[in-house]
Amino acid sequence: MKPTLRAVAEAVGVSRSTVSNAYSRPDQLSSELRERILEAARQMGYPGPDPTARSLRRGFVGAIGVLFTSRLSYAFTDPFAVRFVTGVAEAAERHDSSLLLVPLPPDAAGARRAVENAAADGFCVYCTGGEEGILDTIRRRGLPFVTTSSRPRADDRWVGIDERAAAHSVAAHLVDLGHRRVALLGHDVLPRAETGLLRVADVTDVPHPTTRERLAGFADAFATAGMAWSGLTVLTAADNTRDAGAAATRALARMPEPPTAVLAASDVLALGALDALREQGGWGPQLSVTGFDDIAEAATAGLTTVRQPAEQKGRTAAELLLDPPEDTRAGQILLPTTLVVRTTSGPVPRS
Amino acid sequence: MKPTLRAVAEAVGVSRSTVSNAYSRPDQLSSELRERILEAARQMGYPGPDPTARSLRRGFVGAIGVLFTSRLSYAFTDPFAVRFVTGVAEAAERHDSSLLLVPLPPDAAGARRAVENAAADGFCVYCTGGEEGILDTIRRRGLPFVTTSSRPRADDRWVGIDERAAAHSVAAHLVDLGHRRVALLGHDVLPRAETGLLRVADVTDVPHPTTRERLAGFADAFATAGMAWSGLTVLTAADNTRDAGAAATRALARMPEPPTAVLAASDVLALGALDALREQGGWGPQLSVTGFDDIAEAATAGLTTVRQPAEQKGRTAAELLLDPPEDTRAGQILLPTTLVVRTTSGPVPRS
DNA sequence: TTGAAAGCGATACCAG
DNA sequence: CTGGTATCGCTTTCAA
Repeated sequence: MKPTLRAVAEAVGVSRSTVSNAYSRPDQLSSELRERILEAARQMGYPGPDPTARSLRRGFVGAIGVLFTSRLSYAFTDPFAVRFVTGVAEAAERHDSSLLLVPLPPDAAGARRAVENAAADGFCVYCTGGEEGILDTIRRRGLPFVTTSSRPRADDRWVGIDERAAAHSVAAHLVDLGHRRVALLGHDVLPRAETGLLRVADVTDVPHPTTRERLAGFADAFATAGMAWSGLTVLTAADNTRDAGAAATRALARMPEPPTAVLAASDVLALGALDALREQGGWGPQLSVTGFDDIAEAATAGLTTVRQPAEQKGRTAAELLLDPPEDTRAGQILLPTTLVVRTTSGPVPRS
Repeated sequence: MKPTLRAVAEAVGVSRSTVSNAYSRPDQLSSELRERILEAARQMGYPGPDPTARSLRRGFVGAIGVLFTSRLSYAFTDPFAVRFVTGVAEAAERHDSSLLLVPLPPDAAGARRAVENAAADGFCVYCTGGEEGILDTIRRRGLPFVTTSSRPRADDRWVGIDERAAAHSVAAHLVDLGHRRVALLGHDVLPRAETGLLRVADVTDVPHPTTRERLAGFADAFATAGMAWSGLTVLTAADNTRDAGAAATRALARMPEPPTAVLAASDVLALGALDALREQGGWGPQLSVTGFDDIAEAATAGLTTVRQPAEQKGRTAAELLLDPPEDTRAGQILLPTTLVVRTTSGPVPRS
């Protein structure tokens, strides 16, 4: 049996409060007494106040939760997620807060339980489909949160980018280069995970909100250019991984009139597309490929993409959580994005 | 004021135990009563049992802690660390456990406090210098842990690789290729972070245990080959980052008789070395560079390196923690490593 | 099935 | 500066 604070108090012959003070408020007792208490504690093997008990009493935990809608092992597959967490961690450390990583099971009930059971003082909600239910659960707990979802309520704290405009910018880049037959590559395009090829008209109710926004942004650009929907194809990747991107892209090989460009909803998918093209031989130079996020590997691969500030997004989210601005209206922060043109995009080849 | 379990009990007109059971032991009451309780709770906005209070009472938290000796934002700079955490996460999810990421401040007292305050049921200790003090703190708390340090006590749970032998294997590879003038590149080679060049004789008491083991392994290989110490140079990087690796490597340019190979203690450093060489022009092909870990970018860069199973290391650590083997002796698990020869290592150029 | 009572281990207020 | 007292919010025998 581990000794408790009480045991220490009895051993030294002082009250529990005094022992507690020795740990948490050194200024409340003589340093001599404090030393005597600490020494006795050491002797007895008392490890200091129990974190859980202390949290209960104090009413706060000292940790912020980061909510993921997927298994962590999957989330970390995307360097963008890692950088986001890194940013959160940075801010959390500055506030002496630890990080509780909470993966949410896919079923609503499980997700609710996970949120209800998470010992945290607040949450950063990363990239969530089916978000509303989760936010409600957090609200019920009366805890603060910051979301990165694409559709915050007016009074929610939020940090994000203009997904649609950003997506628009890459797509417009391709249009300017002359591309007219284009494939959109995204994951969670359909309610069920699937790999393959769709006509754009068949795509409605994209479940993943970010994918939805990005696809919409792509489509906007084509609409603006007065291009026919029929020039668009949608490739659906089973998930947001390089392999899935490659798998989905292979479907292009079977098309009679293949597109001249692949617009991916993330860099991870775009790199996969590049893999698939490379593997199919000479196809590469004829085809433009663009990504989204600008992860480190994008630079190496020469991928044209949209940059969004990953660490900053995480950092800002955590800061918004840990010291909220006075003014509520300052609680929604829009981060800038940049189109980064590299070598994977170019003019349409003459045929 | 959030409603409590007690308030729900009063509202429904049952005892607190019954409400508690409605949440945690559905089989202890009629499903009809249970429904009534849950419904009332919903009405009142009761978010379910408070996680902290529950933890205190039950005596466990439902989270495992991962201890880092550095800021998380720095740790995540190394893809190897990310993959390790991913592995831990995988196992944790299977056991319905969340992950508490705990960065340890550099000072011993701060580190102790961080460990004492972490609300976790046990710890995976990732890559730690000054480890012993930390392990002692965990022991005092009476919590289980798994370490990945290089020198476990006989009765500690441990997962790792034979650092020294693995390092030996790459070094031997270079020796076989004919290299005799070699630079060892590591971080935390000196007690203070520093960038630069040392003679190998000056290197004693390397503070970072992993770096120490790896350098020792490198040295072994040269000793075995009967090579003189004097052929060895040590490059010290300020930290384990690509940039620091590059910076340290630039020191080579000033050497009258530069080495023919750079043996790095991690892939991150090795990639930095490659950067530096590339930047100095034609140097590349003349010089062999090797890494350690086999992160994803190593493959892309064609880096010769030693592969260790990153995710598996994390997964195994968490499993060892979450369901410990009956037999204590099964608590120490040695993972295999492989020498992966790619294109950055080759025979010594004739001069 | 249900409920009463006894904590889990600590902190904070307030009087001395 | 020190100590008594009342919680924090829930779980868990154990008896009814």
